[in-house]
Amino acid sequence: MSSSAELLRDRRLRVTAARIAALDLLTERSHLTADDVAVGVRERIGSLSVQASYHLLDALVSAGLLRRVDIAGSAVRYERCIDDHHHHLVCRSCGAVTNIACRADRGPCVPLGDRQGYEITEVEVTFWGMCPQCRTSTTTPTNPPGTTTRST
Amino acid sequence: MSSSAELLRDRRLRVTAARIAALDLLTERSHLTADDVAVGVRERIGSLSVQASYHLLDALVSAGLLRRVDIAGSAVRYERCIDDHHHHLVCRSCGAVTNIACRADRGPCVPLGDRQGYEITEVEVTFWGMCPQCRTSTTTPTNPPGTTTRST
DNA sequence: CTTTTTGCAAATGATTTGCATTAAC
DNA sequence: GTTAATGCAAATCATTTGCAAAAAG
Repeated sequence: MSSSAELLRDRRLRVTAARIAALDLLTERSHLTADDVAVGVRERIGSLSVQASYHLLDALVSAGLLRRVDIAGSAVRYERCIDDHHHHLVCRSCGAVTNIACRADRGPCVPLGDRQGYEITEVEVTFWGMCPQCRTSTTTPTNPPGTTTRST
Repeated sequence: MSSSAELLRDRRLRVTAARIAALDLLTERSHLTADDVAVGVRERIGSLSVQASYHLLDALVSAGLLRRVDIAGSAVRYERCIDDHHHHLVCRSCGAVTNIACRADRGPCVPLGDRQGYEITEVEVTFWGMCPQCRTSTTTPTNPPGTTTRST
């Protein structure tokens, strides 16, 4: 269990307060947008612009410390790279994102390697549904994907 | 095999030249962006604004004639709704999108239903790799995803 | 003739880029 | 001292929205 500073040093990245705060934040809460990270880091160390947040997150993704999570209809989210194999479950109504374990009990859940002449290296799986809260409540959705952003 | 006009009539949608042209276009070439569709329809019937293209595509998606294809790092793409079960294979280098058959030989490839309290209704699977051309060529990538757009 | 669709312009939101300033090494 | 990271402003791109004009039923 390395500290954020150690992780940065190991990857030969400069150890800055913003990076430490971002890594700490993403260890506590996952699937944050660049804007979420800017806000969270600001709470911890006083300041970070949204643009700096993008830049910082890019660096950490390149270094292999973070992974991008692309959910249709939402801004790009980021998560810590951990070695479990999981996919994402997204609520159609409120946009909540949670991890969902990959059912690798029947062999690898996805066939990598060669297909159709492509060299396949990664697979992204997104499950869509309704979260427990949204299933029971009739109240207005909190933050439905596609309303706050375009879809990508 | 219904004509595009018939499909529209069946769904109680107004039959316009733009919609027919868009459906025809997406029958020939799949995975087109709203901009691609605007350009293609213009070639066929003379004019269509990009905004009208978005609007038109939304209507056809709502009617169940088209499906959105969300690829990280690319604008939203559209494909005809056909009843085969396929996923998408995307080239990291040139951004090409092709269909890939779902291997449902071991039962449904994805477990829908109840999990973690969620009612899961859909799954999106995206395979990433290098297409045959990009694997062999050392030339500049044509249209790498993430360069022309944000991510999505 | 009524309603929906299209054209056009402007607004929005996510993301990127360029340059000056500041902090890490 | 060098080099890389941050702040700030402006630019870009995909997408949405509002309203008037044109076309479909």
